[in-house]
Formats: sequence, C-alpha cells, structure tokens
Amino acid sequence: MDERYDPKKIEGKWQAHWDAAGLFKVKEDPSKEKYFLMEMFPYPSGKIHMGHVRNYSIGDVVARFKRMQGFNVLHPMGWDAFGMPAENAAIKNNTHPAKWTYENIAAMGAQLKAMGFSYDWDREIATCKPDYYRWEQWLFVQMFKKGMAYRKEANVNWCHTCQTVLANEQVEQNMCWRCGDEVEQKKLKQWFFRITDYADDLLEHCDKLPGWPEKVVTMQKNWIGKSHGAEILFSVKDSDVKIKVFTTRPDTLCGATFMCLAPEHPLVEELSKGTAQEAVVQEFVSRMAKQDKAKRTADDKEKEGVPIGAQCINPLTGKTMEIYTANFALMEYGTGAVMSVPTHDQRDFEFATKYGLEKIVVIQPEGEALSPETMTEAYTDPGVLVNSGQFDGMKNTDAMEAIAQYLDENDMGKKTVQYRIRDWGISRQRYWGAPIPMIHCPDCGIAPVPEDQLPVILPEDANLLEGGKSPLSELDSFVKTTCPQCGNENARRETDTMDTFVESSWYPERYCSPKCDDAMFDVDAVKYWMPVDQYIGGVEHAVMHLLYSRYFTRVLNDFGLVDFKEPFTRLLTQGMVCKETLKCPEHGWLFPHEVEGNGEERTCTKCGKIVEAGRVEKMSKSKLNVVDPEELLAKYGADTIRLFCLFAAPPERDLDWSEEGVEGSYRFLQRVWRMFAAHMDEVKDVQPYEGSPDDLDGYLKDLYKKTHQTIKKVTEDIDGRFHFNTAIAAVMELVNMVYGLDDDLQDEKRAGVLRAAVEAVILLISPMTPHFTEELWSMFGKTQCVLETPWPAWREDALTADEVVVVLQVNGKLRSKLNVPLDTEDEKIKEMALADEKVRKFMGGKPIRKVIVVKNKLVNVVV
RNA sequence: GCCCGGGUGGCGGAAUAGGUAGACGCAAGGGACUUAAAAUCCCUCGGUGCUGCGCACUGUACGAGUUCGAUUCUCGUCCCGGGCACCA
Repeated sequence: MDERYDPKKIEGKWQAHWDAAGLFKVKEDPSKEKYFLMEMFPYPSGKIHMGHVRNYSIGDVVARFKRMQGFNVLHPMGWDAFGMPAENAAIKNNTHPAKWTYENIAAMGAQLKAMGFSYDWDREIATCKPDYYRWEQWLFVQMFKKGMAYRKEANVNWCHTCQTVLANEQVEQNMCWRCGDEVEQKKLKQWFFRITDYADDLLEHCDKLPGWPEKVVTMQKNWIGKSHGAEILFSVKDSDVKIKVFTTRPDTLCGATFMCLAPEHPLVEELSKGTAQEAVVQEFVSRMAKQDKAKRTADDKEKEGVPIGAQCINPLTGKTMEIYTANFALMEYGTGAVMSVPTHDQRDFEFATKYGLEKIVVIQPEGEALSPETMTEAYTDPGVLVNSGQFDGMKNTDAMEAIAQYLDENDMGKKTVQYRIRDWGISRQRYWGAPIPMIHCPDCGIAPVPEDQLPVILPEDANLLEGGKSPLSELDSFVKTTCPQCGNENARRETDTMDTFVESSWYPERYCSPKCDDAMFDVDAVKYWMPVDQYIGGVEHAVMHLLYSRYFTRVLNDFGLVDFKEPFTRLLTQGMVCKETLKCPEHGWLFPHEVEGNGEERTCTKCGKIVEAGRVEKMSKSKLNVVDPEELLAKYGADTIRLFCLFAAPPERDLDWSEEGVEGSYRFLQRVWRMFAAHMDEVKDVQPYEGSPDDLDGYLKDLYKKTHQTIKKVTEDIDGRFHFNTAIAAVMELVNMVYGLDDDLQDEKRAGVLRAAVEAVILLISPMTPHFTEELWSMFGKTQCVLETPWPAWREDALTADEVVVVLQVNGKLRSKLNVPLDTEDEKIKEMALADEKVRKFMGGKPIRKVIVVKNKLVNVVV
C-alpha cells in the first residue's frame, strides 16, 4: 500500500464503483424498515458553495449510518430550478433561462458527485421540467375547483421607468434595483391560496412536532400570529354607517376616545366626502399610497394622521369620538380600523399627545392612582376597571370576557380571533416559473385548462430583454387561446407564473415516485416512504418554505392523496458557514491574499495600511470571505472537506471556517492511514478479537475496552444527537490509543485486538469519509463495501473499566483522588477516604458533619 | 419593545441525569529524527502566587440564591446573535 494517503487516487475510483454497483438505488421494500432522509434541494445558481457542502455532508453521514444500521434509506436530490436569478442572468449574458439553468444543473451535479454523496440519482428532479410542474398545475386546477385558489386585487411593486413588476428583493430602499427610480404600489388582480383556512390547524400542530427545533416552531407560531379579542361595532354619528374594529383589549373600551382608519379603508373616502376635511384627507391618502409598506410602518416612523371630518359613538359610554385616518393603521390586519385608547396603549398615547386628544383612565393598578395629566406613557398592565359604568371594580382580565359578552347580547360586537398570517399570494409577473393553468374568457370569465391539455408548457421563445409587463403577456402565441367552456376564440391565457415556493411544497412526495406520469405521485410509494423521517436545511427557511410545505400536505390530505398531515417528522436546521473578514480603511473588503503579515500587524498589499481584523461573518461574495469548494476539493479531496465540516462545530451552530482546521482534518486522515500501514502485515490475515475483555490483560484489555466504548459513543452521538464533532473526537482518541501500543508488547491476542480496533476506526468514520474508508477496507481483502457492512455493535461487558477514579472532596473542594475497583461498597470507600492523608489534612481535625458517597464517582466529607 | 437562542483557555469546541471544568482539534512553545527543511513522533500548554519539578489560591459574562457540591437549577444585571415588530 502507498505510504501516504492520496485522495486523488481513490475518490474517483470509489465513486465509479458505487455507481456501477448501483448501491444508492432504492425501492420500496416492505420487509425493511424505511428511512426517508432529505436535505433541502439547491437552487442551481452555478456552483455549489460551502453552505451546500456542509448541509449535504451532514445529511450523507445520517444516510450512510442509517443504511449500515439496516434501514431502507431513501436519500434523493434535485433542483429548485425556477426563479428569478435565471432570468436576470439570461438578460445579462444574453442567453436563455432554460439553457443557463440546465448548464448549472449539470455543473453542480458533477460537483455533488465529486463529493461522494450517496444520492439515488435515478430520482433526480428539476422543478422547471414540464413533467414536474405539470402536476403542480393539475393540483392548482383541483384547488381552484374547490375554491382553495382564488383571485383578488393586491399590491405589487411597480417601476414606472421599467414598466415592470418587481419582486420584493428587487426593491432596495423603495428604489428599483435596475434604474434607481422610485417604486410604487400598484394594484393587480392576482392568485392566492387560502392558507388562512388552515391557520388554526397549522398552529395547533406546532406543538405536535417534537422533532423540530423549538426556535423554528416558535417562529411559525409568531408568523401565524393568533390573537384573541373582540370585534366591536361603532355607529357613525348622524349616519346609518357602522364601523367594525378589532381589539385585543375590549376591557378598555370605555377609554376609547377616538378612532383610526387605515388610509385604504373605504370609509375614509366615503365619510370625508363633502366635508371640510375632504381635500386634506385626499392629500394624506395619496401620500400614503406612494410610500411602500415597509417604510410606512418602519420602526421609527412618526405617527401621523388627519381627522376625516366625521365622528362615531362609543357603544358603552355614548361619547362622541373623532375619526382619524392614520399611517400606522393597516388595512390587512383585523378590520383596518382601530379603537384608540390612549391611556392603555402606547401607540395611541403618542398619537393622542401629539394631537391633543382626550385621555380617560379606565384601568387602575393596585395601590397607585393614574391620572391622564401625570401619565408619561400608557399603562398596559393588569388592574381594576374605573370610569366604566357597570363594569367598575371588575378585574380587567375578567372584564375582557364580561364586556365581550355584553356587546354580543346587545348586537354591538362579539368575541373573535385574528391571525397575522395572510393568504399566500402565488402570482408572479415573471417568466421563469410554472404557468398558472387558467384561461380568461370574455364571455364566461375564468376557466381552468382542461386536465387533458396539461401541462401548459412554458414557451421557450419569450422575449426577456424588453421591459414592460411580464414576458408571457407579450407573447401572442402563448396568450391567444380558445375558451374550453364556450369555444370563444378571443380567450386569453393567464400569464402569471407561480411562486417557486409552490414547487418546493410537494417535492418530498415527488421523490417517492419521480417518474410517475399519470399522477402527481404514486400513492403507494408515498404511503411507504412518507413522511420524511429527517429533513435537514438552513434556518432561513424556518417560516416560508416549511410552513407552505405543511400547508400543502394538508391540501393533499384533504384530497385524499396522502394519509398524513405533517411532511417532516424531524427537522435539523444547520448553522451558517462563516469566515473572518478583512477590511482595509482605504480599499474596503480584502481577499486573504491581499493581506500580508499576521496578528495585529496585518497590512493591505495595495496601500500598506493596517488591516482591520474583521469580524467572523457569513461567507458572502460581497465581503470577499468565501472559499470555493472546488479549490478545496482539488487540494484535499472530498473526505477532508466533509470531515472538517463535521468536526469544526455541531451542526446547529455556525461553523467558523479555518484553513488550519482543514489542514488538521487532512492530517488526521494521514495519521489513520499510517496507523493502518504500520499494522497491515500484522493484522491482515487475523480475525478481530471478539472474546471477553476478562481474557485480556494490561494495555490490550484497555484498548479493547476503548474500542467498544468508542463504538457506543459514536453510535449514540450520530443517532439522534447528530453531534458528529464529538463522535470524531472519540475516534481520534481511539486512534491515539492505538498509537500508544508498545511495539515490543508480546501477546498472542495482540493482533486480534489490534484488528478489532482498526476495523472499528474504519467503520465508525466511514459515513463521514466514505472513499477513504472504502480504500482501507478493501485492503483487508474485503469484497463487500463498507456501506454494505453492518454497523458495529458494542459489548456491554467491555464498557466499564475495572478500576475507577473516585474523587475525594472536603467541603465540596477537590482534595485527592483514589483508584478503587469498580462498585466498591460505599462503607468501604468512605473508610478509605477518611484514611486519606490529604483528606485528613484538609479536615484539620474538625468533627465530621456528613459524608456523601456517590458510587464510582466521589466522596465528599463535610466538616 | 416583545419572543427565542447563546456567553467556557490565544482559537473552534467538550463536559449527554447537579458530581474530576477545559475531551478532541487548531495555534503556540520545547524535544527527537534529519546535513538541512518538509513530513512524522513525543512532551508542555486557563490564570495568579509561592518557600517552583510540587503545593496553594483562583477560574465557565457579572451579582445574588438553592445545595454537601452549580458551566449545569432559580432570580436579577450586562453583552452578543436570531426572529417578530405602529398587528390594534
């Protein structure tokens, strides 16, 4: 065997071997327990980055480990292939999004293969292919028929200069990213999915996801944002009109002294018409319309509003309340109308103070007397009601219920709940996405494309270069069609495409039967594989993607296509890959090679100025702190990169990239290689020792026990805990111990024990460094791959040491240690402790108050 | 502002049930091998003090508390990261 480990000589060889043997191909097998493992599929941007490498390295360990444990492991990979970058790149490089995308898929696929990940590539999917999005269109039609997909007006970001719709990420500080012109809100009719119908179900099941990180569950709960409260009707003075508000604090109703309507609220225009305020209101409303929502509702935005020239009546007190329209009131939340209680809501307090509006205290805290004149902020804590007529003296927590009930009985309102979550707007006025399969007929309105005409194929000849509307709407050959219902030849196809989150909402199911061509998926295959046992990906998808997937699963469940509601049983969100940044006061961010010297003395090669020792930040091209997996692959090979990603930090934490650390991982593999080479002749034709540890002595006994302890430790660290860093550390310890074996040690069992240790090392790190371990394994003359070898088991009788170190404490402080046989009786050990010289010294002759003995651990003498 | 995480050597991190703080690795220092270097192997490595080859004190952001004993549990304070945020 070669003296040194050379990844270049072995990685390609084993990848070819696995491929030829079809080792990663799986099919449903009822005789085996299934394990469905998925990592989030990538957007085919061109090259894989370290974030992908980390994500997929973690996944591959689990896949290979579970497989060796005997599970039937489904481990697929695919491409989230629709999306805007393809369009942008196509415009920039004068190419076609499809060409750009497929080239990227080919390039990144090759990179993933070079990393040695154990995917069943026969199941590869690309969401931009008609055989994939066809079924998405089919489901859309079903949803439309059931009213789960519908059309309504909604705002989009509109750039006047470019005459086009902009996605949120194309709007930078309310300016168009391309021309720098101001972005306006424009109302367009768009398609929505009724996710709000499932808000409660999605929320409730948040607590039934024990395999999810609490953080993600909390984020989903916040996003759904359920709040309990009441709807209250306010009559407009001298009119039949009633205004409905939503409040979480019906207990403060008697303190409501004015009302605020969202600028978009229809009553703003209606009620101000013909009043002295009409012109002022119009000016205010149109000014608000021009501001984008993010800005209008920004943190530090000053509250402002104008009276609309009408008043309403407080239903409990009968007091007249001025009606305002205000910038902070949002049409999308609640009813778009707020009853304002300045004394008990901070925002209302500030608004009332600014405009000199009346404040009435209705909740008094115990032992304190609030008065409107002396208050400097709103009082929002519990208390007792005052100035509230029949409700005076009631605890405010009770009054919430009582007032809501009173309103209900008198037809003035009722208890209700509100959600922050809105229906999912899926329309994109973009080209590179799945066409929404609908037809607009001048006679019969909207009709779905008949199922036998699906898929509506995205045409390849759209012109992306000229600004103006969505590319599809300009393409007559696509738009012009016949109405499927009445045959009208002036019908037009829908030209909006679907949000790419739609594709990723059902891809786990598609992986189960990726080639199924008569349905979304094969129901039986899905029944066997789903739900996904373990899903791994970035925390940036904690809300949108994961929530949409959960929602879609419920839709599929409603259609009877799946028999479960939650797609992902366990979820792991891995941390970001970070690296030190370097900044020159003159030249800004620097590449590592633009810096010389080290420590505090580092200087810029361009100007010689001291370089700011930058913070460790997420790798990004703009900060020049990226490392390219391709370069690392050439230098160290896949196994070293994989090993480093797993060793440097536990998966859920951020990983600090360190070139020295990579070097260290490489050195470790070399060290294992040498250990193997050094003992090869001795252990090559020997069976691993499998007897009792009691038949061994001295170092061999310790080594044998260490071997089994390591098997247990690594198994438990990988399974469930996913702490690969400590698993690797444990194997390192075992390797160090093999190095400690004295060459001169003569023992007939030596070779067998050594062989057992070496085999354990190989098997235990094989999920992390598969090529490396296959190579070593084959040198043993093994014909079966490591991957096909069962995961090693540990012997219970080889886990415990014969002797344990017992710590001796006096008053809780460590004073001495004792080597005693395992399971020495408490009484005996207590005697030994009290006889210990150092213990006696620190007891200083004082009387013993208490002695605590923890078996095999410690003795604490309290004096 | 509210809700979650987190704070341990020069660095990444370990301590999985309240019981030896710092496993493993990186960096650093020393030694061996070598004509030399690289590679490799071995040793040292939280801080302070002393009557220095051993011993004492101290140490897991800070301050209290519970306990025989706290990195671990409770309360308060500070800092860092993330999510939500004029949501009525």
